[in-house]
Amino acid sequence: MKGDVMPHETDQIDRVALSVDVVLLSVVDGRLHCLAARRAAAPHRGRWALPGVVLAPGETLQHAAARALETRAGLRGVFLEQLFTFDAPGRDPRGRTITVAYYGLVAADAILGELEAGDGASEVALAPVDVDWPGESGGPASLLDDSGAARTLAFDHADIIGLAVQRVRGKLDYSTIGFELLPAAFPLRDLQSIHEAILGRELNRDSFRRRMLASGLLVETGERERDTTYRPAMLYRFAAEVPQPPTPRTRKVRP
Amino acid sequence: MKGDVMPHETDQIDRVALSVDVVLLSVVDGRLHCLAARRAAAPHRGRWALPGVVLAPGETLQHAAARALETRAGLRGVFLEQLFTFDAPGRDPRGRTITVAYYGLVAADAILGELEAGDGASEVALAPVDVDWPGESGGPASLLDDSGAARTLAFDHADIIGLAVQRVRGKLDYSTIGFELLPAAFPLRDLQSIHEAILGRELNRDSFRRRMLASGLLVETGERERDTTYRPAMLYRFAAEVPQPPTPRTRKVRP
DNA sequence: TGAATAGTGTCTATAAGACAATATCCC
DNA sequence: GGGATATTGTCTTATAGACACTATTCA
Repeated sequence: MKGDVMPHETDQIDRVALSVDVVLLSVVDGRLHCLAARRAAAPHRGRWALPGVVLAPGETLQHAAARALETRAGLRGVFLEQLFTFDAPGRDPRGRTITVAYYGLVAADAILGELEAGDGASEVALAPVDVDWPGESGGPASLLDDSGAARTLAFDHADIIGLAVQRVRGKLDYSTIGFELLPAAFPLRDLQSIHEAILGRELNRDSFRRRMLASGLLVETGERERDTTYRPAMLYRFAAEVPQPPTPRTRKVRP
Repeated sequence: MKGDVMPHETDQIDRVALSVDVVLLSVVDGRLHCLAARRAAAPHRGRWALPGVVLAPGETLQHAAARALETRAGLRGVFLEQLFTFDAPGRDPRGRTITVAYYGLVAADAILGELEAGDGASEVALAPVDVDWPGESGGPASLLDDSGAARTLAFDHADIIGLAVQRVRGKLDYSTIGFELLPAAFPLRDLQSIHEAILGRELNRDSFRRRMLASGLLVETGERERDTTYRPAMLYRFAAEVPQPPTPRTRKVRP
């Protein structure tokens, strides 16, 4: 190969048609939920599936993901980020299909007006997410029904949801996606509850508080909770401006 | 939307044709390098581009990525992982194209037999990678020529390489991808050098050694370096079996 | 006053940075 | 022996976990 010319082979490229599926996550009552709908047509009729659309000509993937949420659930302005492109040959019994998966995060109070959470009778619902794998190992996820049993998922959507959970877990610590799941003002307890629901484990209250307050990402609103039966907590909001990232120390001389 | 049926719209899906581009990274002489080739045809003739192929009918994306490396550089068995799908409308002047980017990691001694590293005269080369952004902010990357000037990159390949670097940086600490860049047996110093080249900053020698030895990922080979002009270091190999992940502590009772 | 949670202060355990001392190799 | 790097051990500092104590709200 040495010295060969290496032409870029995308010189003659076909028009592509792709689908986009969205894993919309929200935390309701301290539990992680995912938007899904029962399929009305074959294949996998009656199984639960993620909202998805076929990519329209000239449409960006990001736009298609937003369109899927707006068309299916009436949601606009939701945080959306690309997750992974799934292309396993047997993933669709009708033939080879490739889907670009996105994940979205939305505050519970912004979606509960549009849908009934966990309503097993409805054909579009937020269903509790259950992952079997511990830690960071990854794997497929299940969506539960009212009785706590796993709903049967269509296609490879169990894998897609599982990867979305894994991705969000990984980004929770070093990004600000956690705030997408909360209203504009929130007490620290709710922020911790969101983190615990996503991570699937309890967090230390003291160090969580310390870490969050030290991150510089929170600003006191001056407001406090209302109508509590206990001491009302300070409400915080997300600080849009990111503080300077702490550069890791390296070989500094001791004073 | 309540109660609506939400059919999965991928019921009628077109055949798709996609391209796959590969960011092949290696660390040569303590510097991060990326495989690239000069384009021989328009558009962007003469600019440097990532090796890529058009997805063949029935071919998986992963296979296409491996094929790109084998066809272009004679490399087989390289570690490859999906990076991101790029679909910006203007990314290819010939029209709308979508490419699924992969990144690959290979040990320098496994690729230097196939290519001349940094040889500016060759049309296929490993070029040093330069990123302008500090920390984890992300952004485009440059490939340098022998004089240290930035080679002009075709399409959005600067963005693709930049994202690959960012991804590898992020996964270095919690995955085992670093070992892909080393031969079977290696001294700790080389492992640290690899990490520093990827992260773009120096690491503390003492804590790096402690962390690596405590990770359980390293096994002493019993062999030592040869032909050194200094005390030869112990050679380690990557322990295939992953030790039990350390579960984060939470509210354990103090003894 | 009591229940319940917010918020603060302190102690401990762990991991990382900084140094120093010793060990081995080749010349 | 001298130069160079490996390897080990100790001290310091930063952060997280654990606990205790005070504060504030409503019933």
